[in-house]
Amino acid sequence: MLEHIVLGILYDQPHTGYEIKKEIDETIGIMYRASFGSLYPMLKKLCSKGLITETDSSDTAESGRIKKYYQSTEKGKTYFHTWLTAPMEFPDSIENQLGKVYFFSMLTPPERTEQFAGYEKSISQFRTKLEEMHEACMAKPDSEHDYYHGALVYYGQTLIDNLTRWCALVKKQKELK
Amino acid sequence: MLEHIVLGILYDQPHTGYEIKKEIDETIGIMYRASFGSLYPMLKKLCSKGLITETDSSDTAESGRIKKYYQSTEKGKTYFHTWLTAPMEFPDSIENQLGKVYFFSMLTPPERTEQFAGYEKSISQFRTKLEEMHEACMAKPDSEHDYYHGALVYYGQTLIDNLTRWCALVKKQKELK
DNA sequence: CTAGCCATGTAAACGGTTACATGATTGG
DNA sequence: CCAATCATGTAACCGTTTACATGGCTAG
Repeated sequence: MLEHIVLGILYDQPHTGYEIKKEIDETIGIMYRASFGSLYPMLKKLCSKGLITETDSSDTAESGRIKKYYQSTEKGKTYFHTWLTAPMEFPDSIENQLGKVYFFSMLTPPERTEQFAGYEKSISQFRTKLEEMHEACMAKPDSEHDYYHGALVYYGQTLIDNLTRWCALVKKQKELK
Repeated sequence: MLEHIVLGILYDQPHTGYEIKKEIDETIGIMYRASFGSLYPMLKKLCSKGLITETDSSDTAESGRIKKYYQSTEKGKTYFHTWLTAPMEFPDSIENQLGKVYFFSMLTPPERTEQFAGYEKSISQFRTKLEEMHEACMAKPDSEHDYYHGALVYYGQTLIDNLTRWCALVKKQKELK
């Protein structure tokens, strides 16, 4: 996840590690929490993979302060776009699924339409699965323990229904309030 | 998480590792997916911590087949109960939060009431936080990118509202359909 | 007899957190 | 001058996944 978020943030503007962290905290932070302990090693890793490049601020003589700017390479952009257009599917976590939506402005309208269509299909398939589970639960509705098991499955259903409604709104770029 | 699930399953009945895996897959599987690669080492770990004990089936001369039954010790039960009554709070993931609810039949009615009360308080606090975020988003509603950022925050709000409704139902042990 | 389930495990890797360590810059 | 924020990093650890490895039991 972090890998893709970083590439997304660096897509058209260079950032320092510190700036990336701040950006994440203030935006997708609801879905994904980053820590310096994972971020800095990730930047090194992406460099060694050739997906981003590092520019030391001392090179550009900006100031005496050591500051490292990272920017995406063409390879990194391609890699990111491949991820962004790849299907969003269950049972991947909602956080991972919606983390992708955060970058949907980087898709062309047709790509976006296709992503939503695939996602909605995947959601409805999962809903069917949950209905089967719910029936299986109802088949033995005796103990208190079974009640709470049923409650979890029921939660899953309400979550899916909520996600479906949300999807329909966002897809049409309607005002959200 | 796995630690607590295992202790919950072993609370009043001995199980083999394989049986525990099956039990998880068929019940809390919606919230937490277990793999043998994490389960078997966890059983060893809980043994060495004195929270569970191992009984080899060959000891009881059941058959030639090697089968290891695990059961919770008193220490393990106390440990589990401590976890179960500990506050459920954000920003812990929904999966972790609701995974606890699966074991709510093991709480006394007053304990359960208190858990729900604390949880509902925690939910409403988080809702307030999201409202602040939503306002901050609305303050700069220009670009497409901001739209999708707002969509994530909005999803958070609908998730919280859905969770609130679910909580109210489950708390009263109403029929869920 | 063989496919599928029962049953136990290990090793390497992954993705991440937490705590630690250092030090420059800026604003009140 | 001091606190907060900017800025970069490392080391130890954690929980987990994936793939591998082995083999017994059972029903068709």
